[in-house]
Amino acid sequence: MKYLRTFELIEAVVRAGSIRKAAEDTNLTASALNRRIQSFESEFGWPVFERLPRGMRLNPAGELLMQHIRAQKTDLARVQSQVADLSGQRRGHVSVACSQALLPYFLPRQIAIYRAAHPGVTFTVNVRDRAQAERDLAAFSSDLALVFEPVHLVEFEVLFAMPQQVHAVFSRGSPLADKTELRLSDCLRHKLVLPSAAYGVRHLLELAAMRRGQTLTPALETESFELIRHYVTREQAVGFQIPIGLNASAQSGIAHRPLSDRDMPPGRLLLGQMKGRTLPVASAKFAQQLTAAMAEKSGI
Amino acid sequence: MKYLRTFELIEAVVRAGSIRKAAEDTNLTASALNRRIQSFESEFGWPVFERLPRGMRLNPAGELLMQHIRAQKTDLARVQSQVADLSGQRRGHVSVACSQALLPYFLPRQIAIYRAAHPGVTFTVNVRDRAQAERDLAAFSSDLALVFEPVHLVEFEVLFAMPQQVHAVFSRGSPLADKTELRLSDCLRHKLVLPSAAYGVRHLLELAAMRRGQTLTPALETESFELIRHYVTREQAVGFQIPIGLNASAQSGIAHRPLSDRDMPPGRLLLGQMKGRTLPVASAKFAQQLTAAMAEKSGI
DNA sequence: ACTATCCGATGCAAAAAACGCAACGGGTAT
DNA sequence: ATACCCGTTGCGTTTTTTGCATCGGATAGT
Repeated sequence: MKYLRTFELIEAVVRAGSIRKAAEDTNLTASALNRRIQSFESEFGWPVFERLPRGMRLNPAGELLMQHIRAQKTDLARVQSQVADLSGQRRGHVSVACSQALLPYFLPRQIAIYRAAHPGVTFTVNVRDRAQAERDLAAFSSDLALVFEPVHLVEFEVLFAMPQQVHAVFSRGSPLADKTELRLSDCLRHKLVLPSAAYGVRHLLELAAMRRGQTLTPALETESFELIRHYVTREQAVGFQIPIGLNASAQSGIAHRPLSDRDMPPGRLLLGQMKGRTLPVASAKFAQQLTAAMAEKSGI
Repeated sequence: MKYLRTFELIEAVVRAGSIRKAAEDTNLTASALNRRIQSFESEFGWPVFERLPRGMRLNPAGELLMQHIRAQKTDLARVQSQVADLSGQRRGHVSVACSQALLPYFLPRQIAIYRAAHPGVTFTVNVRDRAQAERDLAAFSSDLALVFEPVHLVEFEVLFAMPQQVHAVFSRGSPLADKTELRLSDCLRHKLVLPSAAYGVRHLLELAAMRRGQTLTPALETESFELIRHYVTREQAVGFQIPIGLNASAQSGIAHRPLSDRDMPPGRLLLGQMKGRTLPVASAKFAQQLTAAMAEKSGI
């Protein structure tokens, strides 16, 4: 879009940190770019950048402006998507920020279903911890977020909430497999394989342990849910995950069972968007599909 | 703003209904304007106007685009207002759509108070019936609406609700002045001076009359609240208004008293904005002031 | 303390974009 | 049939934007 070229140039300067570098990225000369920035600032009424000896940085007014620019860009995309929709075409792009738990089974299946119906729609999936996922929404870099136990919940509009009890994951030979009800205290007697602090499962475990006056000392702490699943087959240890990322029979050698809800209430897997935003058609439709799928899973 | 000149031109064409007329309004030639529209449409990806033998009209895609244009323009104004605010200046403009009842006392007083504190802020007050006030919000032509008993309430975000019992208005000599409790049936024995159907007071009266199996046959029906107030001093008649537009001792010759709430529950005077919109600083602050003033009035 | 380097800003000429003028073809109302 | 109003297009002119060369200032490294 030519008419918002100025905005793109401002974004480029923000990214590059200086006019000269941004000029290379945008195939312009520094002088031309400089004058566009200056003339915009004079129209806008206030300077938008701080001039530092090493380059340019947004001032507070500029931060406000950048919000506007991002909002305006995504809103235009939404309009184009709606127009494409009413023209009978179903095109568009969906960007999702999600927790790792959705990667193995849930999201690939849902995306495949959606794309089977609408091959013109493309997807971006960004793996984020729960805090970062919310920031992505606010920065318009993702349309939807699927996160377990989000942190802030400001600017986050919940589209669907799905209860998920934390499951213990262990090798098939583990003694934990025999209990009728799985208590947290049983698990804590084993070696622990825990996700790092940024994740909701860890957060819930810490809370539950604190209530019992205990502390968690993991033998292995990792950001990779995949590593957790595989590690418990190598050492007699217990990991923790939510069931949406687990599959009864898929991975040979591991088993999983829910923790007793006497020890820990179920967490919530939330589908959400940025508060007040109107999503592009494709994203809105995909959110509907996810909601239906989550509702069905919860019902069973 | 130069960079959104294209948007202004599109708006001008929409307003004028043809390129040639819009060209005059914008001090351009038809050819130049035509080419800007065409090049925009080609960038945008779809035609935005229908070409009719008598001019141009928005097609459905154009309607969607216009929403975007309006939203984007007001959002930019909001950003500028916020920037002005953080620069220590308090500039800006507030536009209010309101019912007639607010005109004699409430709004002039509130605007004067606000402007005494912030002389740089200017105001637009548009008198609208309750349906039109809500449409104004949705079209971004007003920031705030002050309406009695709004109609739709979709896209309308309530900022404050103030109960207002309908008052009967009559000349000081009227027999109604002597009753201890003013019943609707007492009023209906007199000649009626009623606001027209678009107004909330009339709506409430119709509802109350219907509950009693009666119909309202006004001697005088008008859109002017001012006329109602003055007419009751000329003929032995009774009018109806909400107290915020009345003042105990201001207008000589008229008196007013609330209807019994056995006949009619109080209506609600609502301060609202468009749902999900972030208001410019000046408008947001003024809304805060109005909220405080309404809360104080309700408290007494 | 000094120099090399990187920065944004500006004067001036060239290139690109926007514009105005005139004219064309098509539809409508009289 | 005619007059009128519409959007559209070719072409020469005007305005705006860009590239090049250069200046002055602040910093980092020596």
